[in-house]
Amino acid sequence: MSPTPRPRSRIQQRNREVILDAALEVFSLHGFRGATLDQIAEVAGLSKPNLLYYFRSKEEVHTALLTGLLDTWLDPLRAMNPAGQPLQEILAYVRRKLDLARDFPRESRLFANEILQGAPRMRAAIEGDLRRLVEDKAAVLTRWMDEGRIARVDPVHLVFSIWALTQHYADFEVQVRAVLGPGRDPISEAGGFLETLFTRLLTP
Amino acid sequence: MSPTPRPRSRIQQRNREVILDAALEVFSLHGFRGATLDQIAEVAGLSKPNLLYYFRSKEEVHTALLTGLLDTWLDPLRAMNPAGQPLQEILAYVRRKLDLARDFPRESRLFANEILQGAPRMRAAIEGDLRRLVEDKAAVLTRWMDEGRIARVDPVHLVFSIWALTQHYADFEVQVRAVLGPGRDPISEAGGFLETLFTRLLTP
DNA sequence: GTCTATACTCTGATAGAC
DNA sequence: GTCTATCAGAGTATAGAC
Repeated sequence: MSPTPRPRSRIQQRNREVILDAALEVFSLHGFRGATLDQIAEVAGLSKPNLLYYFRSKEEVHTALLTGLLDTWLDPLRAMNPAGQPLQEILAYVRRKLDLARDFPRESRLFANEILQGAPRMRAAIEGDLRRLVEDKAAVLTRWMDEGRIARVDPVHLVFSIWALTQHYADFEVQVRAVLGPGRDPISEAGGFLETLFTRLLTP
Repeated sequence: MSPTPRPRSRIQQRNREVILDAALEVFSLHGFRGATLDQIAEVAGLSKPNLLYYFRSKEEVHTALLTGLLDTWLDPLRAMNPAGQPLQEILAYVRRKLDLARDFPRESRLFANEILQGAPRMRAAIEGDLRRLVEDKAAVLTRWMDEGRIARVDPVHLVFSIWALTQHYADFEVQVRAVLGPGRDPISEAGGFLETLFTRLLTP
């Protein structure tokens, strides 16, 4: 499916990583249009022309970041096992999604920026892969509800609620920290809160 | 507190409104840096110099939009009545917040952009007014819990959860619609779902 | 592979005619 | 109040030396 990647030297591999990390930093803060190659090059510690030696254009850097991001983002949902214990599977999904928010907040914000701006570079993936996966898992949830193993709620909105509640801690981190004050661990606290929330919502 | 606004003619008043509406459209989609005066002027149906006749700079347009936005955004929380029925007050708050997401999605996205980018122009307000209001209302929620009138959960994370769940439908509207497909009314459906969610979470 | 220099376009803002 | 013309600076991208 994907084209065989051209072999790259160690230094090429290394520099591409450095650039992508810098680009993630800048794009996630300013969005595609608000980000500049100057900023990315500075964060990466390279000159702008050198950056453009590794990626032909700003667009190409951005695309490289988005490619694969959706997969990473959806993996926790994919991992929800139809054969498992319903409530445990859902709580484990929430836990994994919260781990992503803690470990990859920049990726979360990059994704949020993309959606907020109308998903100009991700629309197809969202209307395709993402939608199909949610429909697939919604069917699993509905079956669990039919079997009386979890309480009945709209399964798609249940998935939305998990996304909203977990990603909020990465995307609105500034606000969360401002309200909670220093010396607290928002995501750790959220873990307990969300476990309570979904347990009470879904216990039959 | 606020300076007396200079008297303005009808046409001035009108054009300022047209510009601010256009700016809301553009800023909410691209963020401050990603938006251009050309775009705003085009949406407003004015020339760029004419736009700059009404606002001295891009920054001033943006500031005019943010000023007052936080107040509008927090009003539903302010309206939560400490003397009311706890669960009804909380559900009414959720309802009002969801109404905002339906009626003012661009304002929601403008706010989301600002926070996502580290709140460079709203930090003070967030660490001041917003934080104090949440602390105030958290105290009310805690009292309700102490009195056994709602179940005990972390009050601040409860507020976060209301923000996350309601704003999600405005900020991630593209994704929500892509998953639900056409011919559905996401926010109307969310109303029922969220009422169930918070009722089950908070019923003692 | 990396740099300096530079071409060219976009963007925010101003001048000045009407 | 509104427009055309224009400027200075920022921004993407390329050329070409090393």
